[in-house]
Amino acid sequence: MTTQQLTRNQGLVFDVLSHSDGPLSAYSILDKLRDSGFRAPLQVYRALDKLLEFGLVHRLESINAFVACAHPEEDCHAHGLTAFTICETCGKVTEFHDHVIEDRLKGFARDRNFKTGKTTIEIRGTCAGCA
Amino acid sequence: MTTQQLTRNQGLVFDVLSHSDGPLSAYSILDKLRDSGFRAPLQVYRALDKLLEFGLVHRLESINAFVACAHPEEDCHAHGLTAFTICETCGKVTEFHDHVIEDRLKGFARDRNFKTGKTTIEIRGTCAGCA
DNA sequence: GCAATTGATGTAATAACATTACATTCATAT
DNA sequence: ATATGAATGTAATGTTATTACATCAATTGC
Repeated sequence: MTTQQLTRNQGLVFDVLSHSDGPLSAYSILDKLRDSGFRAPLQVYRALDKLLEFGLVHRLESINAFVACAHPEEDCHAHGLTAFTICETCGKVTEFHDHVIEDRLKGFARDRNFKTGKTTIEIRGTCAGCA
Repeated sequence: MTTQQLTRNQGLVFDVLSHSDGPLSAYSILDKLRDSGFRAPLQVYRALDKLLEFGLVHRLESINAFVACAHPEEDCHAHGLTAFTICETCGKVTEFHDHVIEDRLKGFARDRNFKTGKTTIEIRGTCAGCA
Protein backbone atom coordinates (compact mmCIF):
# COMPACT_ATOMS: atom_id res chain seq x y z
CA MET A 1 0.00 0.00 0.00
CA THR A 2 1.53 3.29 -1.05
CA THR A 3 -0.06 6.62 -0.22
CA GLN A 4 -0.59 7.20 -3.97
CA GLN A 5 -3.80 5.27 -4.25
CA LEU A 6 -5.58 7.07 -1.45
CA THR A 7 -8.74 9.04 -2.12
CA ARG A 8 -8.78 12.77 -1.49
CA ASN A 9 -10.22 12.48 2.02
CA GLN A 10 -7.96 9.61 2.99
CA GLY A 11 -4.96 11.54 1.69
CA LEU A 12 -5.88 14.66 3.63
CA VAL A 13 -6.34 12.76 6.88
CA PHE A 14 -3.12 10.81 6.40
CA ASP A 15 -1.30 14.04 5.67
CA VAL A 16 -2.50 15.70 8.84
CA LEU A 17 -1.44 12.70 10.91
CA SER A 18 1.93 12.37 9.18
CA HIS A 19 2.80 15.97 9.87
CA SER A 20 1.60 15.96 13.44
CA ASP A 21 4.00 15.86 16.36
CA GLY A 22 1.83 13.45 18.26
CA PRO A 23 -1.42 11.53 18.20
CA LEU A 24 -4.60 13.37 17.26
CA SER A 25 -8.24 12.74 18.07
CA ALA A 26 -10.72 12.38 15.23
CA TYR A 27 -12.21 15.73 16.16
CA SER A 28 -8.88 17.57 16.09
CA ILE A 29 -8.25 16.11 12.67
CA LEU A 30 -11.67 17.41 11.66
CA ASP A 31 -10.77 20.89 12.90
CA LYS A 32 -7.53 20.89 10.96
CA LEU A 33 -9.37 19.94 7.80
CA ARG A 34 -12.23 22.45 7.94
CA ASP A 35 -10.40 24.66 5.47
CA SER A 36 -10.06 21.72 3.12
CA GLY A 37 -13.81 21.30 3.14
CA PHE A 38 -14.39 18.80 5.92
CA ARG A 39 -17.67 19.41 7.71
CA ALA A 40 -18.58 16.30 9.67
CA PRO A 41 -16.92 13.72 11.93
CA LEU A 42 -17.93 10.90 9.63
CA GLN A 43 -15.63 12.16 6.93
CA VAL A 44 -12.75 11.70 9.31
CA TYR A 45 -13.88 8.37 10.72
CA ARG A 46 -14.42 6.92 7.28
CA ALA A 47 -10.98 7.93 6.12
CA LEU A 48 -9.45 6.64 9.34
CA ASP A 49 -11.17 3.28 8.92
CA LYS A 50 -9.56 2.84 5.54
CA LEU A 51 -6.15 4.04 6.70
CA LEU A 52 -6.29 1.62 9.63
CA GLU A 53 -7.21 -1.14 7.22
CA PHE A 54 -4.24 -0.24 4.99
CA GLY A 55 -1.92 -0.23 8.02
CA LEU A 56 -0.97 3.40 7.44
CA VAL A 57 -2.43 4.59 10.72
CA HIS A 58 -2.76 3.17 14.23
CA ARG A 59 -5.45 3.73 16.77
CA LEU A 60 -4.36 4.25 20.37
CA GLU A 61 -7.18 2.71 22.34
CA SER A 62 -6.18 4.07 25.70
CA ILE A 63 -6.33 7.70 24.61
CA ASN A 64 -8.90 7.61 21.79
CA ALA A 65 -6.45 8.99 19.31
CA PHE A 66 -4.71 8.15 16.06
CA VAL A 67 -1.11 8.25 14.83
CA ALA A 68 0.52 7.72 11.47
CA CYS A 69 2.44 4.48 11.27
CA ALA A 70 6.18 4.89 11.90
CA HIS A 71 7.06 3.12 8.65
CA PRO A 72 4.21 3.71 6.21
CA GLU A 73 6.29 2.60 3.24
CA GLU A 74 6.23 -0.99 4.47
CA ASP A 75 3.07 -2.84 5.41
CA CYS A 76 2.79 -2.51 9.13
CA HIS A 77 0.44 -5.45 9.39
CA ALA A 78 3.31 -7.62 8.12
CA HIS A 79 5.44 -6.73 11.15
CA GLY A 80 3.02 -8.57 13.37
CA LEU A 81 2.05 -7.15 16.67
CA THR A 82 2.51 -3.43 17.16
CA ALA A 83 3.06 -1.96 20.60
CA PHE A 84 3.38 1.62 21.77
CA THR A 85 4.81 3.81 24.46
CA ILE A 86 2.79 6.97 24.98
CA CYS A 87 4.26 9.88 26.93
CA GLU A 88 1.52 11.44 29.03
CA THR A 89 3.49 14.66 29.33
CA CYS A 90 4.48 15.52 25.77
CA GLY A 91 2.28 13.11 23.85
CA LYS A 92 5.17 11.47 22.05
CA VAL A 93 4.36 8.00 20.77
CA THR A 94 6.92 5.32 19.97
CA GLU A 95 5.95 2.27 18.00
CA PHE A 96 7.74 -1.03 18.44
CA HIS A 97 7.52 -4.67 17.51
CA ASP A 98 8.59 -7.50 19.77
CA HIS A 99 8.52 -11.10 18.64
CA VAL A 100 9.02 -12.54 22.10
CA ILE A 101 5.89 -10.83 23.35
CA GLU A 102 4.06 -11.73 20.20
CA ASP A 103 4.95 -15.41 20.50
CA ARG A 104 4.04 -15.43 24.16
CA LEU A 105 0.60 -13.98 23.48
CA LYS A 106 0.10 -16.30 20.55
CA GLY A 107 0.95 -19.24 22.80
CA PHE A 108 -1.43 -18.10 25.48
CA ALA A 109 -4.23 -17.75 22.96
CA ARG A 110 -3.50 -21.09 21.30
CA ASP A 111 -3.48 -22.90 24.65
CA ARG A 112 -7.00 -21.67 25.29
CA ASN A 113 -8.30 -22.02 21.74
CA PHE A 114 -8.80 -18.30 21.66
CA LYS A 115 -8.84 -16.99 18.11
CA THR A 116 -6.88 -13.76 18.17
CA GLY A 117 -8.19 -10.71 16.35
CA LYS A 118 -6.64 -7.37 17.10
CA THR A 119 -4.22 -7.04 19.99
CA THR A 120 -3.56 -3.82 21.84
CA ILE A 121 -0.36 -3.11 23.77
CA GLU A 122 0.07 0.40 25.09
CA ILE A 123 2.43 1.63 27.78
CA ARG A 124 1.53 5.03 29.16
CA GLY A 125 4.10 6.89 31.18
CA THR A 126 6.82 9.50 30.84
CA CYS A 127 9.41 9.58 28.08
CA ALA A 128 13.12 10.19 28.59
CA GLY A 129 12.86 13.82 27.55
CA CYS A 130 10.06 14.60 30.00
CA ALA A 131 11.37 12.69 33.05
CA MET B 1 -8.04 -4.09 50.33
CA THR B 2 -11.12 -6.04 51.28
CA THR B 3 -14.55 -5.15 49.99
CA GLN B 4 -15.62 -4.35 53.58
CA GLN B 5 -14.25 -0.85 53.68
CA LEU B 6 -16.01 0.34 50.56
CA THR B 7 -18.50 3.16 50.71
CA ARG B 8 -22.10 2.52 49.78
CA ASN B 9 -21.70 3.65 46.17
CA GLN B 10 -18.44 1.81 45.70
CA GLY B 11 -19.97 -1.32 47.14
CA LEU B 12 -22.99 -1.12 44.87
CA VAL B 13 -20.88 -0.67 41.76
CA PHE B 14 -18.51 -3.46 42.74
CA ASP B 15 -21.47 -5.71 43.39
CA VAL B 16 -22.97 -5.11 39.99
CA LEU B 17 -19.65 -5.85 38.30
CA SER B 18 -18.98 -8.93 40.40
CA HIS B 19 -22.30 -10.45 39.52
CA SER B 20 -22.13 -9.60 35.85
CA ASP B 21 -21.33 -12.20 33.24
CA GLY B 22 -19.15 -9.85 31.29
CA PRO B 23 -17.77 -6.34 31.17
CA LEU B 24 -20.18 -3.44 31.60
CA SER B 25 -20.06 0.15 30.45
CA ALA B 26 -20.37 2.90 33.04
CA TYR B 27 -23.81 3.72 31.69
CA SER B 28 -25.09 0.15 31.95
CA ILE B 29 -23.90 0.09 35.53
CA LEU B 30 -25.82 3.31 36.06
CA ASP B 31 -28.97 1.74 34.63
CA LYS B 32 -28.65 -1.27 36.90
CA LEU B 33 -28.33 1.01 39.92
CA ARG B 34 -31.25 3.36 39.25
CA ASP B 35 -33.35 1.44 41.71
CA SER B 36 -30.66 1.82 44.33
CA GLY B 37 -30.84 5.57 43.94
CA PHE B 38 -28.20 6.30 41.32
CA ARG B 39 -29.16 9.23 39.13
CA ALA B 40 -26.04 10.46 37.35
CA PRO B 41 -22.99 9.05 35.53
CA LEU B 42 -20.63 10.74 37.92
CA GLN B 43 -21.78 8.53 40.75
CA VAL B 44 -20.62 5.55 38.73
CA TYR B 45 -17.39 7.09 37.49
CA ARG B 46 -16.38 8.20 40.96
CA ALA B 47 -16.94 4.75 42.40
CA LEU B 48 -15.11 3.15 39.49
CA ASP B 49 -12.11 5.45 39.99
CA LYS B 50 -11.76 4.25 43.53
CA LEU B 51 -12.30 0.60 42.67
CA LEU B 52 -9.66 0.86 39.96
CA GLU B 53 -7.32 2.44 42.47
CA PHE B 54 -7.96 -0.40 44.91
CA GLY B 55 -7.31 -2.97 42.19
CA LEU B 56 -10.80 -4.44 42.56
CA VAL B 57 -11.85 -3.52 39.06
CA HIS B 58 -10.17 -3.29 35.66
CA ARG B 59 -10.90 -0.98 32.82
CA LEU B 60 -10.88 -2.46 29.32
CA GLU B 61 -9.58 0.38 27.20
CA SER B 62 -10.40 -1.14 23.86
CA ILE B 63 -14.11 -1.51 24.60
CA ASN B 64 -14.69 1.30 27.13
CA ALA B 65 -15.94 -1.09 29.74
CA PHE B 66 -15.20 -2.36 33.21
CA VAL B 67 -14.85 -5.80 34.80
CA ALA B 68 -14.42 -7.00 38.36
CA CYS B 69 -10.94 -8.34 39.03
CA ALA B 70 -10.71 -12.12 38.77
CA HIS B 71 -9.14 -12.41 42.25
CA PRO B 72 -10.41 -9.48 44.30
CA GLU B 73 -9.31 -11.06 47.56
CA GLU B 74 -5.66 -10.52 46.65
CA ASP B 75 -4.24 -7.21 45.54
CA CYS B 76 -4.24 -7.35 41.79
CA HIS B 77 -1.69 -4.59 41.53
CA ALA B 78 0.75 -6.93 43.28
CA HIS B 79 0.53 -9.44 40.44
CA GLY B 80 2.18 -6.97 38.14
CA LEU B 81 0.97 -6.55 34.64
CA THR B 82 -2.58 -7.66 33.87
CA ALA B 83 -3.58 -8.75 30.40
CA PHE B 84 -6.94 -9.76 28.97
CA THR B 85 -8.58 -11.76 26.26
CA ILE B 86 -11.95 -10.35 25.26
CA CYS B 87 -14.38 -12.44 23.23
CA GLU B 88 -16.14 -10.20 20.74
CA THR B 89 -18.97 -12.70 20.38
CA CYS B 90 -20.02 -13.50 23.93
CA GLY B 91 -18.18 -10.77 25.81
CA LYS B 92 -16.30 -13.16 28.03
CA VAL B 93 -13.15 -11.68 29.51
CA THR B 94 -10.21 -13.67 30.81
CA GLU B 95 -7.56 -12.04 32.91
CA PHE B 96 -3.99 -13.30 32.96
CA HIS B 97 -0.53 -12.39 34.17
CA ASP B 98 2.64 -13.19 32.29
CA HIS B 99 6.05 -12.43 33.70
CA VAL B 100 7.90 -12.99 30.45
CA ILE B 101 5.86 -10.30 28.74
CA GLU B 102 6.14 -8.08 31.75
CA ASP B 103 9.93 -8.38 31.86
CA ARG B 104 10.17 -7.81 28.16
CA LEU B 105 8.15 -4.60 28.35
CA LYS B 106 10.07 -3.47 31.41
CA GLY B 107 13.30 -4.02 29.52
CA PHE B 108 12.10 -2.10 26.52
CA ALA B 109 11.05 0.82 28.70
CA ARG B 110 14.28 0.80 30.70
CA ASP B 111 16.40 0.79 27.56
CA ARG B 112 14.69 3.98 26.47
CA ASN B 113 14.47 5.62 29.87
CA PHE B 114 10.73 5.49 29.58
CA LYS B 115 9.07 5.62 32.98
CA THR B 116 6.19 3.17 32.84
CA GLY B 117 2.81 4.10 34.23
CA LYS B 118 -0.16 1.96 33.34
CA THR B 119 0.20 -0.72 30.70
CA THR B 120 -2.66 -2.06 28.64
CA ILE B 121 -2.66 -5.49 27.00
CA GLU B 122 -5.91 -6.60 25.43
CA ILE B 123 -6.47 -9.37 22.91
CA ARG B 124 -9.80 -9.16 21.17
CA GLY B 125 -11.05 -12.17 19.28
CA THR B 126 -13.20 -15.24 19.67
CA CYS B 127 -13.17 -17.56 22.67
CA ALA B 128 -13.15 -21.34 22.49
CA GLY B 129 -16.86 -21.59 23.20
CA CYS B 130 -17.81 -19.20 20.39
CA ALA B 131 -15.43 -20.43 17.69
C1' DG C 1 -17.40 20.43 72.36
C1' DC C 2 -16.43 22.48 67.94
C1' DA C 3 -14.08 24.55 64.08
C1' DA C 4 -11.20 22.88 60.31
C1' DT C 5 -10.06 19.72 57.07
C1' DT C 6 -10.71 15.91 54.01
C1' DG C 7 -13.31 12.56 51.45
C1' DA C 8 -17.69 11.24 49.57
C1' DT C 9 -22.11 12.48 47.50
C1' DG C 10 -25.96 14.79 44.63
C1' DT C 11 -27.25 17.21 40.52
C1' DA C 12 -27.07 19.70 36.28
C1' DA C 13 -24.84 20.89 32.40
C1' DT C 14 -21.60 20.19 28.97
C1' DA C 15 -17.74 18.17 26.50
C1' DA C 16 -15.67 14.53 23.83
C1' DC C 17 -16.00 10.52 21.04
C1' DA C 18 -18.52 7.68 17.63
C1' DT C 19 -22.40 5.80 14.75
C1' DT C 20 -26.88 5.48 12.06
C1' DA C 21 -29.50 6.83 8.27
C1' DC C 22 -30.18 8.48 3.92
C1' DA C 23 -29.17 10.92 -0.32
C1' DT C 24 -25.72 11.69 -3.82
C1' DT C 25 -21.55 11.36 -6.60
C1' DC C 26 -17.57 9.04 -8.61
C1' DA C 27 -14.84 5.33 -10.81
C1' DT C 28 -14.67 1.65 -13.67
C1' DA C 29 -15.95 -2.50 -15.97
C1' DT C 30 -18.73 -4.53 -18.93
C1' DA D 1 -24.42 3.91 -21.67
C1' DT D 2 -25.24 1.89 -17.88
C1' DA D 3 -24.81 -1.06 -13.94
C1' DT D 4 -22.11 -1.78 -9.99
C1' DG D 5 -19.53 -0.87 -5.90
C1' DA D 6 -16.86 2.51 -3.41
C1' DA D 7 -16.60 6.93 -1.60
C1' DT D 8 -18.75 11.25 -0.16
C1' DG D 9 -21.94 14.90 2.03
C1' DT D 10 -24.97 16.05 5.68
C1' DA D 11 -27.97 15.80 9.60
C1' DA D 12 -29.25 13.70 13.49
C1' DT D 13 -28.43 10.92 17.21
C1' DG D 14 -26.13 7.82 20.39
C1' DT D 15 -22.46 6.81 23.73
C1' DT D 16 -18.77 7.86 26.89
C1' DA D 17 -16.67 11.06 30.20
C1' DT D 18 -15.83 15.50 32.63
C1' DT D 19 -16.54 20.18 34.74
C1' DA D 20 -18.68 22.92 38.06
C1' DC D 21 -20.81 23.73 42.16
C1' DA D 22 -23.42 22.73 46.32
C1' DT D 23 -23.91 19.65 50.26
C1' DC D 24 -23.03 16.07 53.59
C1' DA D 25 -20.23 12.93 56.57
C1' DA D 26 -16.20 11.41 59.06
C1' DT D 27 -11.94 12.66 61.26
C1' DT D 28 -8.56 15.53 63.45
C1' DG D 29 -6.67 19.16 66.25
C1' DC D 30 -7.54 22.38 69.49
